[in-house]
Amino acid sequence: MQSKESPTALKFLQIPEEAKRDKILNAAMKEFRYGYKKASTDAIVRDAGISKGLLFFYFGTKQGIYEFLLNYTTNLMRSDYFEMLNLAHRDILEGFWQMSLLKRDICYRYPYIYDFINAAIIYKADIPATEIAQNLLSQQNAVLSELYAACDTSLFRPDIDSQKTFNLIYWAIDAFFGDIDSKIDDKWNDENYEIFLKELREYLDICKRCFYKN
Amino acid sequence: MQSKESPTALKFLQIPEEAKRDKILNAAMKEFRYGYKKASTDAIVRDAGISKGLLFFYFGTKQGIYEFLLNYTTNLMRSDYFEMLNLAHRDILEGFWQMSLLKRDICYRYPYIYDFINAAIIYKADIPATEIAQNLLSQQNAVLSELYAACDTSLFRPDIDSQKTFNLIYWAIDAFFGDIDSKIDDKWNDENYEIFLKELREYLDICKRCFYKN
Amino acid sequence: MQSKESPTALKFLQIPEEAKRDKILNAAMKEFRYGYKKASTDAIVRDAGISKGLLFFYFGTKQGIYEFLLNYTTNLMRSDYFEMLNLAHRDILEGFWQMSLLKRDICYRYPYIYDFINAAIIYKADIPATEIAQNLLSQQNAVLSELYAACDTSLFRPDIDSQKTFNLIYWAIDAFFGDIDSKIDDKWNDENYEIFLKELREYLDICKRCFYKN
Amino acid sequence: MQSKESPTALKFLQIPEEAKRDKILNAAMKEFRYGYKKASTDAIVRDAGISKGLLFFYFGTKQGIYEFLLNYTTNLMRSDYFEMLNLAHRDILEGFWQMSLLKRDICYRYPYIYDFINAAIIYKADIPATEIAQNLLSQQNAVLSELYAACDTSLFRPDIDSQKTFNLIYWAIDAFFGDIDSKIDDKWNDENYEIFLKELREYLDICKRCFYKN
DNA sequence: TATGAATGAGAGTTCATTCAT
DNA sequence: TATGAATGAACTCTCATTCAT
Repeated sequence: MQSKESPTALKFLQIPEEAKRDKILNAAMKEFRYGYKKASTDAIVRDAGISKGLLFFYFGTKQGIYEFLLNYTTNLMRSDYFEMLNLAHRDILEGFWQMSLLKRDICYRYPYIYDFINAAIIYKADIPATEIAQNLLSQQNAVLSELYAACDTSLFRPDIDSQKTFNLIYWAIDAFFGDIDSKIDDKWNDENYEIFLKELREYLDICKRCFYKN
Repeated sequence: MQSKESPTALKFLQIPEEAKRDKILNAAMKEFRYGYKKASTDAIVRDAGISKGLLFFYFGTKQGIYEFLLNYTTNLMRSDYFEMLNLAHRDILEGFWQMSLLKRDICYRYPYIYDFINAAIIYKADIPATEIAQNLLSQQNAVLSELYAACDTSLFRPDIDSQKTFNLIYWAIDAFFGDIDSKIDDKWNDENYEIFLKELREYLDICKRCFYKN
Repeated sequence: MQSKESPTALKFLQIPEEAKRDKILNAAMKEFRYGYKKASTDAIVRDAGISKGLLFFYFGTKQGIYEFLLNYTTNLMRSDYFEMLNLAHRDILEGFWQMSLLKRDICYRYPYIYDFINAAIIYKADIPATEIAQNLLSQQNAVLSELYAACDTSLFRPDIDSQKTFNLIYWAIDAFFGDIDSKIDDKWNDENYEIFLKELREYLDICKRCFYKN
Repeated sequence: MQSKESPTALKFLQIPEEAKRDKILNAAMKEFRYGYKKASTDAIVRDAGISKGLLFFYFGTKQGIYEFLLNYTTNLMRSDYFEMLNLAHRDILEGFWQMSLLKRDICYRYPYIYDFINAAIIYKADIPATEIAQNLLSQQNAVLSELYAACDTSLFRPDIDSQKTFNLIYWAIDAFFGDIDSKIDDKWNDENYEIFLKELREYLDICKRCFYKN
């Protein structure tokens, strides 16, 4: 009982209007943001304003929707986000700052993308497409490794382990993002974002002051 | 023949054998560890070795089981964990260290308790009992506030915001715990724990060196 | 996505009341008598007087119901029908006569069993459990071979091929049975059966007169 | 813009190219060869190389396709097959022989026509257009009556009932045809046909020897 | 207390049919 | 004519919940 539709969801990609595609993607991300099982295909079609049949015409199965979303967001993060960072400042704190600015653009287009991706990583046992989710996680780890390799660790204080320090910074920033995110009921917007950036700058300053030389 | 949903699960608490109670609790935590919707009552009764009818005799509804578990673990954390910390060192880094030692004891008795609690916090929208989950979160926030109030912030460097520094430390430690947890397939055991404690000590040392005076 | 319930439908066989089991079996045979796809599980539960859930509790899937029915009827035919013929007269015409009497008993208990089995053989492309249907067909062929081996072909006229003659008789009898069956709207009953037997006797007489010596 | 269900499928008959009409007819017969419910309109359009919309433009509904096919094949059988027999030998065995030769020509043009017609007769309860299926059956019965009326029963042995003998022969021949048909996986071809005719001749010989005078 | 067969609303999925192009 | 994306009613199947025993 394999999925009949190709995992590339050809029919969906052939939709000419980008707005319609994004409406469906956003509806799906919103619904899958709390895991696979909880998500209702009824809710997706209601939110996307399409019929039940059409959703399955595009993606074949509920799992097909999920797998497509996983691949789509993974690729999006890689192309629109991580790859933009290749040129990043070797100062990791500046790197994180740049990342946060890029996040804003993605969140405007896909307001639930971070909830969705986090759910895919955290709720891993609830996900049917284990290897895809695994891949997502390993890509994310690979990006972290790349970031670490690219960053100039000579900026750190010499008396502390640089890998561990890098981890501490990443975890703190990530948790801060999650903390803000959990306080936002529905979606990111301009106002949310300004608050986030302002506070983030303060946290980065503390890090600079404490973890960097001088 | 009282009201169906007794959030206190009186009948359950009247079970004389603690071993039987714990077997049911562990089966339920294990099953709810990936969220509410995903959990199957069939799996719980299979794991707990009791009948379907008996489970519902004790807790009334699936939601009843979940709510009870949420209250039970919250209270347990408060009594066996946070309250032990009230007497804790005012040095917050030592406080986190003590917390980690206490965790071990709880994990031995309820190996899935952290998975369960984390799921309850992270997957909050998947929880039917919104107010309880909210309560859990606010209790956790309250504990953090208490911790902050209790800790001696004069140990911190004077040139950084102490609340934010506290947050940074907490987030980093918490993310480190989650990172370790995600690498463990099934349960915590002795070996896992030793590795965790050793690395934790190293991270705490970095924090001390960077965030504390001198 | 294998069938979860064992193909032996253990739960169903554990029903203590034979009447209830037969009611379900008859409802299922009636519904599957025109092929697999056409059959509606709704119609089965309506006819059997049980709930939707219970049917799937017993058999797991629609295919599970069908496979069980195929096995059940195959075994029934073998034990209650073909095996009774092992002692049969070596005169094949008397053998067919005995078979027809035995059919009566089975048809009383399971009025749609012949429609069901014929459908399983004829509509073979509509059946999901190909190997079981194939097995049914090969069992039926095996029984025909046994019948042929057991019958005293020296009773036939010496100037005709005995295997082909056997086939001619079998086909004619079988088509006659089908012809009668198609004229009966709903079920076999006493009256139908008497008419059938009377006419069958006449056809067998013609065969005896024409195909046998003398 | 006339009534949706035109049982005459006027639009279809107006297609100028016979090849295109036959391609659609063959695709439909192939798909309906295992009954009405099982048939997929998607498979028909795929096989016929036309669009979904066009198929429904021609026939209105799935039932419309089926009814047209039923009428079309019935008329075809009557004009190209049974009517050719009106002039047939009064020797019924020769008549059946001639019939078999005519079948070949029809099967070449419409390889699935026998499967389709047999399905229509056997699966009669699966057919939505009851009256048409009934009509098909009664037409077939009428033809059989005509055949019987036309045949010279004085060729039969005087000590057997001539109607019943006629039936026996017809049933046997028909079952033999079905037996061969079931052994053919896909379509009739030259080779199949030669084997069929050779064996048929042998069966007809046995009938002649046994049922005819002398 | 304890059981597990029985229920039925709701979920994911299919497919004949329509209609804007 | 011809297309195929779009629809929604109907289907199979699930599972929290009940209740006779």
